[in-house]
Amino acid sequence: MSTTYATLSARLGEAFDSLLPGADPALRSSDRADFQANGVMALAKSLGRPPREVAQDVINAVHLDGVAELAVAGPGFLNVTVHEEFLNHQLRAALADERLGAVPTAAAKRVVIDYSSPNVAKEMHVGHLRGTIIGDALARLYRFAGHEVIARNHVGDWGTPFGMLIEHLVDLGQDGADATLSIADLDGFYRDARHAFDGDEAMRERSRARVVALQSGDPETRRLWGILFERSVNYISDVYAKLNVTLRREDVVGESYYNDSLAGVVRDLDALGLLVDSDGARCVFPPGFTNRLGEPLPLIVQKRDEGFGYAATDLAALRDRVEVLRANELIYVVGAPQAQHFEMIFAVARRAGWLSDSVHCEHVAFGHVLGTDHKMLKSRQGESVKLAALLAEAVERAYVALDERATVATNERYDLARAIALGAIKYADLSTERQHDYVFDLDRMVSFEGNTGPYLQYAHARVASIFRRAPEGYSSEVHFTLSTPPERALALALLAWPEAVAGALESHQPHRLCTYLFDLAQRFATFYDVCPVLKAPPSLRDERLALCDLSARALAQGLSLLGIDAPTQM
RNA sequence: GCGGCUGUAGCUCAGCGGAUUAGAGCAUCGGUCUACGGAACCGAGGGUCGGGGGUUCGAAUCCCUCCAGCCGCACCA
Repeated sequence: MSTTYATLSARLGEAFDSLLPGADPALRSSDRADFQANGVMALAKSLGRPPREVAQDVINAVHLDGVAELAVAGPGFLNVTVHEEFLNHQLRAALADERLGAVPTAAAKRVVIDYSSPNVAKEMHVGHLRGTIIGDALARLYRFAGHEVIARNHVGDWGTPFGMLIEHLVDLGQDGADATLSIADLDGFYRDARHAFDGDEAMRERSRARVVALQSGDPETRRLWGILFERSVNYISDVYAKLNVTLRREDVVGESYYNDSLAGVVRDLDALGLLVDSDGARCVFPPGFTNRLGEPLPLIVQKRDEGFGYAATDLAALRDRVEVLRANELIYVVGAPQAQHFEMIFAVARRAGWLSDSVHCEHVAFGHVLGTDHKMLKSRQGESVKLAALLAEAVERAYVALDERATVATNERYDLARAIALGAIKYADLSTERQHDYVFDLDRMVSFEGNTGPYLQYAHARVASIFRRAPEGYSSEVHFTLSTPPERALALALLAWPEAVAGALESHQPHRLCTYLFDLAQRFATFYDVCPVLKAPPSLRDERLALCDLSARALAQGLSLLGIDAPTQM
């Protein structure tokens, strides 16, 4: 089936095309009609003719019999009113389709999505939440569209801090370290290590030596490193489970994984003549990048001390994803401050021929997490909000709310509270434009009012309660008459579902789906208020039940694409 | 200094080059309250879209400039 928007746009497109090849109808939703086509104004300008006259030509040329009615409005806009019979046809098709009319892609790609990427031996905090949740929503959207997703959790498990961490592990002794790490107090471990490192020259010396041992593959050092790695992966796996994030253990492919290919990166760049020695460091100078003095800005691949920088790791990872994983698309869900770094990485990879034009490569950036004071939420010191504490707080509040309502059996309240709390947290993060800085306000997100995850979940639960009272369901021969404005408004929103999902994916903006779902939920709430369902006469009851069913499915599917559960009671 | 991002209602945010009322949510005020779940619905007040130019028939949206804030700019990842 073709979506309502696609049908209208295609038919209008033909008419526009007949007047001027390639002219865009610019079909949009409208508050004056069901849709409006704004393209006439531009077309009239190209043709050098009065807009209203051109609009009339479009009306004469268009084939919309049985689909919609056009009317010229204002200076030359086309208002589109869809016929009830066509809406009925489209709604019935959506009803019969698992995916509510969202057609899977005809050109499936293999997409590597790099996201979450916490540091080993450090606790996850709100800063990690953002990338993790956005990345996971994108992964779900890609999969839903029919693409093959390879998730890559590029954890920070290598580099100089590990000298310090391993020495601290040695100091504690394995039993002591086990005790510390097993209670998931990774921050405490890191903090103590840092403290020892800062206060003790001998410790610093040992740490430096340990880094060398680690990089040269000393077995005992690697074993100790492995302990830290294992504990950390267990910890983050636990967090992902609590967050209902789709990242799996095997998606953890950290910096250390690329260790053996770093020398190859340098060698190949050198062979291509791209490598320049600068102050002893081996660099590539991609054109167009300058530093604060206006001099060419280097991408440092190998440091003066022979060590490899993270540029080398990122280049190795990129090659692995293109050459070994055979990805057609690379997505990096990483904070906005890294924008220049990724531009340089991509530029160098293209110059080296590792990235062909056929591989789409994109840094999906997200803004900072700010406190309610609008200052950066830093990861150091006690300033950061630990994920675990945050989750617990949100769950507690949801639990209290459920207790007060007492609509759900006591033994189910905890699980439900978790689903609601998670919905609140995830939705708060996903519903704002990802590139903007994000003000993290727990009070706001767990208030469960207005444009929140729980509001959407609540809308879904209300539909579910209707079906509990109408177990017999409705006739498959339902006919949509859409006799009241709220029904028609709801129907139009339901039919826009495929575009909402596609738009969120194409722009890599999950918040677009949030906006759509909130609008849908509001329309449903109005419909629900004004249009009795169970008490309606039989044929109307069938129609309204079908609208309820479509609403529930759109909400549940939409929320699931955001990684949020849609309970049937709350 | 160069580059990037941001500046929309008291607060948090949407806004796809368009139409006499720039939209939500929260907060405030006022209604709905014999209810298929009130975590709801309906309504009101509140905005020179940071300032100034420009392009355009038309600019919150595109371009320039200024102001303010944040981020990045060589060996930490």
